[in-house]
Amino acid sequence: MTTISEEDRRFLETYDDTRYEKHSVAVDVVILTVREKRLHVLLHRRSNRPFQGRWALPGGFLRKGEDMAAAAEGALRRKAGVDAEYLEQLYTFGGVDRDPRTRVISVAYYALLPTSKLSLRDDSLRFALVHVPWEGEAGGPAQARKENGESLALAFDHERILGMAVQRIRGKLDYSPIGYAMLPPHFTLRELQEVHETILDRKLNKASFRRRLLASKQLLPIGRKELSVGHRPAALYRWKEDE
Amino acid sequence: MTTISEEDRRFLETYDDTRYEKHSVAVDVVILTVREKRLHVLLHRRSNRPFQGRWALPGGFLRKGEDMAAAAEGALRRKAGVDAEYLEQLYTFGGVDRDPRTRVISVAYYALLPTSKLSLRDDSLRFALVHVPWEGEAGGPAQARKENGESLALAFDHERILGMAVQRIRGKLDYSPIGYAMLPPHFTLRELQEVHETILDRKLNKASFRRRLLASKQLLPIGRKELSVGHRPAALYRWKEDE
DNA sequence: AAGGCATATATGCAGAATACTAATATGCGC
DNA sequence: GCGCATATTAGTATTCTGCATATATGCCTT
Repeated sequence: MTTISEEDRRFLETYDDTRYEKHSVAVDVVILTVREKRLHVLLHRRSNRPFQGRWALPGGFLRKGEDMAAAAEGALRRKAGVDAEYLEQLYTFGGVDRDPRTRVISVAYYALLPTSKLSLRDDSLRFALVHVPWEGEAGGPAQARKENGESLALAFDHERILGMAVQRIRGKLDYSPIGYAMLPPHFTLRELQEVHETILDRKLNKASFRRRLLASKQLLPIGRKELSVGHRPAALYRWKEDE
Repeated sequence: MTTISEEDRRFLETYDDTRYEKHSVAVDVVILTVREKRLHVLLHRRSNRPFQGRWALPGGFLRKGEDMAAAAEGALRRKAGVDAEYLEQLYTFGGVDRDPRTRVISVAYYALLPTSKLSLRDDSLRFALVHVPWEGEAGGPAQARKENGESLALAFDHERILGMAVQRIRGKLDYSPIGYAMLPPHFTLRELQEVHETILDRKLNKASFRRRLLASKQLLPIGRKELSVGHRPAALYRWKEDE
């Protein structure tokens, strides 16, 4: 990317990087999906201290020379057995006391996936309902819950990370139909609207939604329709890469 | 923040954090201001290798136990002699080769400030014009330029960081009058509009801007007007904290 | 094959929000 | 008081959004 001078090269040959203070860096991933019209996050039960037995976001320490996005993809593949399609950096959490062991800086990513592609690799994994009250942009407190509504206390500051992820995608929905990432490659407008309604936690107007999305030019009709649905089949669309 | 169990405490007493791979972490700050209706960024000339003599964003390595936002504030105070009022985390750049010395993970922040508060602490500092073409959301390539238009090649991947900062604040202008952060505590709507136009690099409609901003309830009229301006004085407003 | 059903899709319209174009008000300098 | 420059307000055109309604279409039952 950047070119370096001859003098720089000589300098680098004698450079000793051990004299600087270094930090543990982790990468955590908020894996979100919509199941049965409800937003879910993939959690794993910690087998190690601290917070042993508590539920946490998948992730791990960053290795030397390991790319951060690659680390996030790795966690995604290990835990959910799936390749990342929609994966973006969320925020970096660096509070000095967020990990009781030692100072750990966590670069958080979020991934959006269709439930159909996710598979729980072992029984230390589960989906949890996500509940994030609206509030201001800053992001209210997020809660992870069991299907019966019981609250799950997460490890570390993972509730905060989860809350920020939900706020972020809610904001993105205003100008981007990112719900497509939580659907199969081909989907109907109704399905997309349902995903958006689930994330925003409110009803949207159908005609407006159609008009807005079709006008955005970001969806491409593939010319086929859904099959055997017991009612009039809707046209199928796919996401149009970039623009 | 989080409570830990008795067992965790015993575990932590014997915890050895040296067996994990650790990373150099830096904090860089994009300090933006509007001078004479043009967007400027504060740069400093590197006195050390690599990229000696090139211009770079202010910043530094994160020390053990040092809060990231505090590190950004420190750079701001050292270089610009000013306290942070509007300072937010931008993105974390972790490319393995972004620093030729060793792998450095840089957590970038951006600060918005009125020119009046900024003072160049020494002659290794300068303002540079910022030019960022529109393009997609991802953020086009940014250019820093001298007043005469000559392009300044920045160190490391700082052009990319700068570009992302500008894209970010452009996006924020849609729903937040953050231009206020680049103005004195009391300002007129025309001044605010000029700042927004500078950042967006396009003209805005005056009546619409007024309506929108006044309707947002985020500005508070302080009941006074500007003085001795040679024309009809405009009402002064101030930013209304949170909401 | 006909008709019922459930939903997709299209259309019309009212109200809100937003742009564009003036017109008018106000303070200052002379 | 007059002219200038800009603030502020008004008015209109245009677009966006929500709501209601009408129609189209495929599947199912009989």
